[in-house]
Amino acid sequence: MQLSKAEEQLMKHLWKLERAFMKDLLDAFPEPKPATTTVATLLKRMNDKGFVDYKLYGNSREYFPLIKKTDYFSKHVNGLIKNFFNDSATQFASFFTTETDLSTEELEELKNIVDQELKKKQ
Amino acid sequence: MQLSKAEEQLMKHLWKLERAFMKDLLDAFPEPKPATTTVATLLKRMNDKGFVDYKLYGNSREYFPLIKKTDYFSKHVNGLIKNFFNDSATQFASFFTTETDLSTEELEELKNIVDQELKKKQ
DNA sequence: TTATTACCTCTACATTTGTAGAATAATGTC
DNA sequence: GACATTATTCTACAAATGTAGAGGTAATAA
Repeated sequence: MQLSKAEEQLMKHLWKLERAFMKDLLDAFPEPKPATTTVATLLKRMNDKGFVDYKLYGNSREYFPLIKKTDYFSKHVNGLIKNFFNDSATQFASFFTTETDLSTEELEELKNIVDQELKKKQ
Repeated sequence: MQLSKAEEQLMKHLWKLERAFMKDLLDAFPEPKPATTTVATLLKRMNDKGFVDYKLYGNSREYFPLIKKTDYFSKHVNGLIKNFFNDSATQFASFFTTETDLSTEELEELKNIVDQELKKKQ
């Protein structure tokens, strides 16, 4: 199962807050904020889908994500790669590097990251 | 406007074929192929959304994409980056590099790509 | 203790999406 | 010319999505 756009948006806030009550989530939205019931519906659906859970405090809930942002994105990006880049991560990397218009600094940083990874591999 | 999943799938074939008639598109699908009418509906919607156009040949159409795959993905990936990585390409790159489990060869290749880009910048 | 607030569930409803049948039109085939 | 093939549009319909009102309940503030 996948998160829809609106759910992803909400999830984003939840990942940032780590644990949050309804109120906190609403606060996290910029104006115009969605109706409370809208958020409640989304949370319910996300709970059904197995992406969030909550802990009861009195009669209200402290929500928290059941999936890590990195895991969620691994899946997402890997799907992207599989689907459109013939399952070739480098093809994607190449696309990414040349198309996202990285600055020199960013490229240097990326190079460092790659080096770091390479070191780890040995 | 965005392409839906099924539309994206079809678009993928169209990008590969570059220009294609209904028949070619249907052929491109693995079994079980969707009904012709399904593809026709998708094409119509994609045309409405401005992603494909066609040229009439007799009474049938040769479809072609109006948007390049790279452009489509630039938008897609940039949206991803903006939304979940605080608009930081390096943050995304870091995530990508560490989370997609690249092999040593792939990492080397990525490093080369980055070097290539760095050279271009100067 | 009563009014207010916060939050939840239920219900609702318009849109979008996935999928395809029916009807139609043009075209190729015997 | 009659029929099969192919592509198209129209129509349909279920599921998912975006959004939120109504109504109930517990906690809180006055």
